[in-house]
Amino acid sequence: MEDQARIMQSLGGVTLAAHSVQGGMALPPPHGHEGTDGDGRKQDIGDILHQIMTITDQSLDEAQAKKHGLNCHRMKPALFSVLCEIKEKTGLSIRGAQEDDPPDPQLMRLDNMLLAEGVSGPEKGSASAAAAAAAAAVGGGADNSIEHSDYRAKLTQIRQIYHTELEKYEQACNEFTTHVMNLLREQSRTRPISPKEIERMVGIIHRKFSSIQMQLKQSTCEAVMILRSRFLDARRKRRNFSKQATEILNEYFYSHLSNPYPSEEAKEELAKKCGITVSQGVGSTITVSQVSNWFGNKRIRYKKNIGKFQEEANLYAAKTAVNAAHAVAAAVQNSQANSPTTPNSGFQMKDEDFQMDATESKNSLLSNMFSGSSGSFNLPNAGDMFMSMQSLNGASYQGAQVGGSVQSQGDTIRHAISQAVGYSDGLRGHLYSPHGLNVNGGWHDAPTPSSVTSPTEGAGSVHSDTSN
DNA sequence: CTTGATGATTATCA
DNA sequence: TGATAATCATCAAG
Repeated sequence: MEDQARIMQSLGGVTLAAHSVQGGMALPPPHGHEGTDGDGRKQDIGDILHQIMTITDQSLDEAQAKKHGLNCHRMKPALFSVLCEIKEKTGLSIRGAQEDDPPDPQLMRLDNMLLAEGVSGPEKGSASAAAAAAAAAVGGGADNSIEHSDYRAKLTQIRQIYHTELEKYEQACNEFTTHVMNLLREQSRTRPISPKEIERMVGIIHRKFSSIQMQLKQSTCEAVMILRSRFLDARRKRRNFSKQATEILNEYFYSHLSNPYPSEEAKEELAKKCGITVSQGVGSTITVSQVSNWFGNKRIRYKKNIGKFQEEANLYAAKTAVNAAHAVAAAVQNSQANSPTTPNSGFQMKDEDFQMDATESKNSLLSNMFSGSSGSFNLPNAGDMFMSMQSLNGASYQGAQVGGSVQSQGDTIRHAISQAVGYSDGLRGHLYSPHGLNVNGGWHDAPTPSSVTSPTEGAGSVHSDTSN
């Protein structure tokens, strides 16, 4: 036994220590002092480093000669097989002691988070980012804000860095593993190294590298969290819509008061409209979800306090009416002035119970509309209704009319028509639909008469037909 | 600083 | 899944 130990020691002195495969990455104590884990091992490494630093050509030659001598020793094969046996046994005992590392819960957490954030996993992040970028390039996609795409871009950046680093680590790990394996294979000619040992060594290397990877994952997670807090949570930071945007939304709301539930297309249309007007000023766009939020808030707040919104309602009702009237008037003029071949000639609003003659006067149209506006929803009490009527025919009507004409004064005929067309549905609903707020304060769920809100409502539903 | 307005979020429901 | 109701958080005026 002592002989074996001596031989082993001498072998170890020449090359990598034979124990090294058992003791982890750190090399073993060459002099038998058992450094348990921390300081002892460090000291060992220091010793070895010192030895390496003091290696000279002469000592190398000596070692080689020694090695050669041992290899040529006549007892070598027999001793080698004994060594192998011993190693096998110790290897088994060590294997029993070394537990298979369970999946690190923290690593799992990190992995899950990275997966959830779209940093790791399939190329979902970059793909959607590309999609967002494409949508932005197309010209203001429906549901992407600048901030969102910005966030996406940053996330993609993090993702890219993460993947490059990960790949780098992986590559380094593989290279190192191959290197160590080659080294061990090389050494297996001079000392007994079982495949299991190599496997274990590889495992150790992988663990080391995975701990480095964990650091990478951790810092990636941190980066994502910071990004989140800076971008997504900033969504909560409220910015008021511009005056024009609010105006547009209000116009739609009050002209569709009987059924203020814009369809998806209508929302998109509104978002676009608001975005266009806003982009001339502040430069932020309004998304469909923001339009949805706005309508959700508006509906609930209107319903809660109709009285408070009455003036606003009247104003916008009047404004829409004036706009529509202008449109109609313009169309009428158009039809009279232009040749009958003009597409817009003889503009008529179509509805089974609403046939408006093109020659009808603007005043009667207005009064019709106003009387209709208060009837478009069932007000909780008659007093409100009366007030509504009063204000419509009274002071606020004047103001509204002024507002309306100011708005439409600079408008071209085309704009007026588009306005009317855009809200023609609402006007019809506004004027003649008996549906609206019920006594309980809820809007009737269904726009019962198909004429009130056609399913394909929107700017496209233009009925400027001469024949009917 | 207070307060009302308002955009966004969340829980709940049909 | 979309609507509602409640609530949060911020803006903006006074």
